[in-house]
Amino acid sequence: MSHTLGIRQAQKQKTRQAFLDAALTLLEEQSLSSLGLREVTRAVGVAPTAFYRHFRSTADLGVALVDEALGSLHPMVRTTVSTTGDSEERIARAVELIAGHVATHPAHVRFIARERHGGVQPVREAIRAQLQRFAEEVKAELAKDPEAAGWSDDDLLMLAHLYVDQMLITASLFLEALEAPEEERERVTQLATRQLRLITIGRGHWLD
Amino acid sequence: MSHTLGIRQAQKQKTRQAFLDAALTLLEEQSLSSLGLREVTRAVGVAPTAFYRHFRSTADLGVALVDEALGSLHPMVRTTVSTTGDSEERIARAVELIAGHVATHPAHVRFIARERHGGVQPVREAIRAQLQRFAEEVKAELAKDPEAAGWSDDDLLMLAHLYVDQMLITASLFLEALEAPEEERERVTQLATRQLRLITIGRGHWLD
DNA sequence: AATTCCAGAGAACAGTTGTTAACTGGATGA
DNA sequence: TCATCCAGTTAACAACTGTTCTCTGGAATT
Repeated sequence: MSHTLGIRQAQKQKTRQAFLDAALTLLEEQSLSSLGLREVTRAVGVAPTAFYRHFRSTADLGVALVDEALGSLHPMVRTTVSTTGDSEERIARAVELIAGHVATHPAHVRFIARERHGGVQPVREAIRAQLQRFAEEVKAELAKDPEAAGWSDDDLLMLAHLYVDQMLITASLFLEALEAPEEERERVTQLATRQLRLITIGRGHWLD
Repeated sequence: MSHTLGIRQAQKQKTRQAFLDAALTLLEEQSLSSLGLREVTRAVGVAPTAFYRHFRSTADLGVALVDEALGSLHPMVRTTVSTTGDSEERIARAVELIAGHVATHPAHVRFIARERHGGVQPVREAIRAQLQRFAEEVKAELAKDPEAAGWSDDDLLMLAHLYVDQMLITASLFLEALEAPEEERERVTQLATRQLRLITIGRGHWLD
């Protein structure tokens, strides 16, 4: 049984989404700590005070953006490190998946890369928590692989973090190459592929 | 023949340094894109207009901070990846060196981590250029190692970037653990050590 | 000793900011 | 139908912003 939202609730959610969209656009050329409340309401086309009906502060809006940007990413992570195919295929698939996501959600990627170490503590904390969850999901996926036999939990989590960080670095490189000629994106693909390959090799000989 | 600066030049440099120091402190809890010119002059204790005698804008000040934070780091990088000792010793030495640098220059590390993907284009560019130089120096150091025999230039640079990024990630983790109990810093040391170990293993079997 | 130079001060500018309080009018539920 | 609710509006506030122009007093140069 699904519950249809009333006209009121629906309109409120619509406005809220307009805030998130406008903020994300404005944040392409600045950091969250310099994003003004009035700036956002102006972009949305509502009165400044309307902001308070949805968020306590711009920091609060930032946390909501983290959920939007990373929340929908969990299913993709599973696929990225899934155990289908040999390692070379898996690497190629992972890099392509990252490139695709950056191409379709550039503003989200930029926001996460920017605010991960940014000047707003609650937002940093929210990103940290989500990435921790990511690492644990990757770890769970890695544990399924027969290659993980004999690995300690700590070592698996160590490897998972390495993969997650590498994913972010690669995404950020693709982002910088977004407006550049195709040749530049190909260079990033090559680099990321070989770095992942090296990690995979190290993984294969870890227990020697 | 060294040239003693005149009273005038000396005083100017002193004020300029006061600007850099004050900005670095203010930037511990915000991003450069939200740093106000008046805010900095207030912290230094001079009139707002004095700012223009030293910098065109806060972005310009940011670029100067990049040079201060990363320029003095080049000698250390050499030592980090120097070819003395076996690989396990080298890894331990590198991690300790990073931990030490974070402990003595936390604000510098925070600034670089924050503004690398921050909202001010010229500053991002300056950091990117310096990190590129770092990677090339690391590559040159790696090339000296007998283990590098048979490696292509591209692969060496690929590995160098992997090391540089890993250095930054580790530094950032140490930074977050700075105020935490010693136990937390030990955890970071363990994690970074094992990640570097895995990369080293991959490096050893790269040509298989 | 006389002149030039220039880091920093002072005052003023038009715009901007976050936050408050009191309001309106259409959706909601009795 | 009528009272209640609440997303968004309007107006006003003191405080702050970057930038301009003009001035000053001590260092630097001649």
